[in-house]
Amino acid sequence: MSKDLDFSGSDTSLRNKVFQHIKSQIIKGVYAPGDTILETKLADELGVSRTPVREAVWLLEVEGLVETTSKKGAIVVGISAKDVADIFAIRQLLEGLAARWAVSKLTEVEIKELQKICDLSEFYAQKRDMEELAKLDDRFHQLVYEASGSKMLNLTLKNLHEYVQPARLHSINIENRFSASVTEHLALLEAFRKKDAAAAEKAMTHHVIMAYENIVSHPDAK
Amino acid sequence: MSKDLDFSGSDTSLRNKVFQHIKSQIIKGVYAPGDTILETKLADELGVSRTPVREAVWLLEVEGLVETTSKKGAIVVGISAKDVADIFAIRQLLEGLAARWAVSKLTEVEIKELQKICDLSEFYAQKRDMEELAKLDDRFHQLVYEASGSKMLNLTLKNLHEYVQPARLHSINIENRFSASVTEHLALLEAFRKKDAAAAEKAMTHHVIMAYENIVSHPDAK
DNA sequence: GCTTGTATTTATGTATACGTTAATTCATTG
DNA sequence: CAATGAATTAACGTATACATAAATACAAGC
Repeated sequence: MSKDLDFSGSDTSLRNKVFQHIKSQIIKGVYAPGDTILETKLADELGVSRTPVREAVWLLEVEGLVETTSKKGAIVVGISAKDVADIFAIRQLLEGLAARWAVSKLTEVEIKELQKICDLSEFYAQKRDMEELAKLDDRFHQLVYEASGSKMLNLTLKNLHEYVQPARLHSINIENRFSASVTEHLALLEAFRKKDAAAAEKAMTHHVIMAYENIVSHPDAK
Repeated sequence: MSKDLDFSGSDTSLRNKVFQHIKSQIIKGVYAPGDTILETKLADELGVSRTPVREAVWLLEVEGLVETTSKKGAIVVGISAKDVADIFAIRQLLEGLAARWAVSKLTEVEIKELQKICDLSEFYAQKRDMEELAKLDDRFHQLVYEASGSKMLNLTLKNLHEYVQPARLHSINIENRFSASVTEHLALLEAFRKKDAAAAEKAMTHHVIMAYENIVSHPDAK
């Protein structure tokens, strides 16, 4: 069986594909902490040369997901439960800031877009389709990041957001988290419409807190 | 004249050296926004092959310091005044969090270390040696980041801190910012000693705000 | 004279080859 | 039998070679 990467999407480079691939494998837990990643072996498995693999692994090292020990391969560090907790504490502050800044920058078009996401979310919440819900949640937050008008804040949050995907995916699968999340998005949207910065910040902070509360109160509910 | 990189420090790889080199050149403004970086040309100038240069440039791209346009080289994006403002707003929140978390984790040894940094800072403040002062300030903040006990927070802050070095360096050169900065560090240290989390957060937030106020009130004082 | 198409140049993306260093293994000796 | 040392192996770091694709320049046709 070939494990070759998909080459169809030629818009993005191999090193990017390899990087995204490994990163998602680590975040999903396929590569567990302590596992070692060997450039040559991985290159063979993916059907590419060492070059793009090297570049991908180095970026993983810079991002703190692996630690390269000399001649023994890169060992996976991964994301601990504490890391997730810390990320939510950081996001609570920064997403609040993003929401506050976004208030004065959001255009009518973007607000319409957010509304559309909420509508779709309600639809998929009824169908219990978490896959689609997760994607919509991503787009919602991404839109707010970009609407903040801050390159640095956007970069920082985009990075942090990725790390908590699996935790969030499992969390959103629980009880009424489906609709609760949508409700919180709608509250935020309302604050955006009223151009109420304080309310927007509060709504976003609350949303992040609730998401985390849900995760810790349902540990390992997979 | 040879522009070759220093090869003496063999502890760090070439790609790392090249990366740090370009990054500092961008942050210092030697490479201005709009300038293009050509892998081949740069490799020649530095006296290395394209491989380490490639890997360095890609990391710059991921960090948002350059944008690679196809076949036209990587164009330097750089740090705008707004970026600096945004970074200080973010740091204000996150360094406050770091200080709060550090309170319960700081060991006696680390507090002694912080005290030593303050002592030295006072010495160099009198001598008006900003070079050394900047280094000490780095170490002070770095220690707090690490004492926060959070890998994610440390990573995030370390990254943000680098971008504002030149602005800060120029800022610290102004009027009584020398001693003011040291005084603020001492106030923070006092809060650490008393294990007062609220006071530590407040002192750190204040310190970051003051540093930024100083920058904006003395624009382009170079 | 302007536009369009083609050829050449140029720069990046990928692969491979080479050098170096650390880890492991095996043999030899005390 | 254990310990030490040399040789082999394995993995990374760097350099170079090759492939590809875009940009530019030049020429031909309208």
